[in-house]
Amino acid sequence: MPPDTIADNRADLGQLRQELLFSALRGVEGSSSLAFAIFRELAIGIVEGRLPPGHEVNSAELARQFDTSRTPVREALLMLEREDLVVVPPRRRPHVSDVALTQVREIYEIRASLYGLVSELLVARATDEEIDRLHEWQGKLAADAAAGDVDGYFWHNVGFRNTEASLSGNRELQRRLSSLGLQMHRFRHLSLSLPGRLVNSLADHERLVRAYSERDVAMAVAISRSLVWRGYRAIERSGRWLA
Amino acid sequence: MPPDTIADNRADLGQLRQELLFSALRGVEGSSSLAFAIFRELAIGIVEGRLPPGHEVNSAELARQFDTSRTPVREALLMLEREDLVVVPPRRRPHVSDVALTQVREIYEIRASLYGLVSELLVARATDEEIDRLHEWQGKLAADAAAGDVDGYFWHNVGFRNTEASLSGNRELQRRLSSLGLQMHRFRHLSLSLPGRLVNSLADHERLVRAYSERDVAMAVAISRSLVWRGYRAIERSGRWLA
DNA sequence: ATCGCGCAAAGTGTCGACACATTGGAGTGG
DNA sequence: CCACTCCAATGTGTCGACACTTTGCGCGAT
Repeated sequence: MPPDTIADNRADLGQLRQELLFSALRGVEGSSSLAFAIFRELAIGIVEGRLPPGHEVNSAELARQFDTSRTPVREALLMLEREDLVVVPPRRRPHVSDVALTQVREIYEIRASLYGLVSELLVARATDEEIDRLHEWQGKLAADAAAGDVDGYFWHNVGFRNTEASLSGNRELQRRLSSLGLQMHRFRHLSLSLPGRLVNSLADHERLVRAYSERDVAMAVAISRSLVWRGYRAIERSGRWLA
Repeated sequence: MPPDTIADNRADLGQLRQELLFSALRGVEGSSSLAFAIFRELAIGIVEGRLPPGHEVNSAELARQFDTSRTPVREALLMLEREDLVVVPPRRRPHVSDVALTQVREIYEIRASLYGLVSELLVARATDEEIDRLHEWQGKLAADAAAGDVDGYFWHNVGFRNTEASLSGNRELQRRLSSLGLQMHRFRHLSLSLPGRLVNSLADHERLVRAYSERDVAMAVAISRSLVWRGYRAIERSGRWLA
C-alpha cells in the first residue's frame, strides 16, 4: 500500500471529526449561527474533556470571551442542555453535566437496538452501489488498523456507522443516532487502545459488510449489535468512574 | 362493573393527558419556567391541531399574548424546534412544521424497535409486583373497551406504554420514547375509531402482560412491536396526507 | 397584462440594563 | 471553636430598544 494513501487517510481527519460530531444537528441550527458557533465550541470542549464534568459555565464570561452579549450564549447553553452536555438549573449556575456508568450503559442499550434497526433497514433498502460505499469505509479502517492508527480508526469507524445510518433511509433514525453519538464521544477516550480490539473490530466490520452484500438480515443485525456491545465492554473495563 | 369505576376512569383523564404529554421533559425545564409554560401552551395547540402545519408563529404577537417580552417566547420556540414541532429558519419567520407520511413511518420504525427493547429489558429486570402495575393499566383498558370509550382507551394506552418504558429501568430510553410520543400525538386523531381496532388491541395487551408474567422474552418483544405497527397501519389507512 | 424594481411594513437577532435570586464570607453570639 | 445571621458580590431571567433582513405591495416599464 502506497504511503500517501495512509497520509490521505489522516489528512482530512480533523474535518471529518467536526463534520461527524455535528451531523446530528443539520437543520437544528435554525437558531442564530452565532449561538450555534458558541454551541459548537463548547460542545467540542466538553466531549474532549477540556471542560470537565461539574465545571461551571458563566454566561457573562463566555459573552466576553466570544465578544457578544449574553443572549446568544444563553441560547447555546440551552442547546447544550438539550444534548445533555450541560445542566441548567433554574436561577442557578449552569455546569457541565457528569456522566455515570449506568447512563453510559443506558445509551449503549439504545444504540445497540437502533443499530440493529439500521442494519435491518439497510439490507432491505440499500442498493448494491450504496453497499459498496461501506466497502470503501471498511478499506480505510483496514488501512488504519494496519498502520496501528487508533485515532484514525475511531473516526473512520464513526464515519462507517454514520454512513450505515444514512443508508437506512430513515432520516429520523440517523438524527437520533447522531444525538446519541454526541454523548458517547465524551467517554470515548476511555475505550482507547485496548490490545486486540482493533483486529477483532476490523474482522467484524468485514463480516458485516459481507452480510449486507449477501442480504443476510439476521447475520447483519447480530453483528451490528455485537459491535456496539464490544464498544461498551471496552469502556466498562477501562476504568475509573465519576459518580 | 359499577358505573362509578367508569366515571373514575374518565375523571382524571385531562390530568393524565397533560402529564403524559410532557413526561418527556422532566428535567428539561431547566430553562425558565416562563418559557416552559409558553412551550407547553404552544405544544398542546400544535399536537391538537389548533395550530395547523405551516401556521406562522410571531414572536412579538406571542409576547403580547403571554404578557412577557420576546426573550422567553424565543426560548419556547427553540424548545419547540427541538421537538420538531416548529421550524425556525434563520432570519425567517418560524412556522409550525408539517408532517409527511414518510416521516410518520420513520418515527414508527424507531418506536417499534425501541419498544422491542423496552419489552426485552422489562422481562429481565421488572419484579412481579411491577408487572402487576401493568395489569392494573390493562384493567383500565378493558373497562374503556367495554364502554366503547375510544378517547379513554387511547390515553390509558399511552399510560400503559409509558409505564412499560419506566419499568425497563432505562431512563434515557424512557425519555427518548416520550419525545417520540410528543410527535406522534399530532396525527393521533387520524387513527381514531377504526372498527375492531379496540378489541384486537385489547387482546394483544392481554397477551403482552401474560408474556411478561411468564418471562417470555421472544413473545413479549414480538407482541410489543406488532402493537406499534398496528397503530401505524391504522394511520396509514385512515387517510388524507399533507405533503 | 406581465415582469422587475424599489420602498415601506413587519419581524428577527442582538444588545445593554435592571431586578431579583443565589452564594460565600465576614461578623456576631453561644 | 462552631453555628447562625446578614450583607455584598456574583450571576441569572427578563425587558425594551435598535439595526439589519425579509416580505409583500405598488408603480412604472416593456
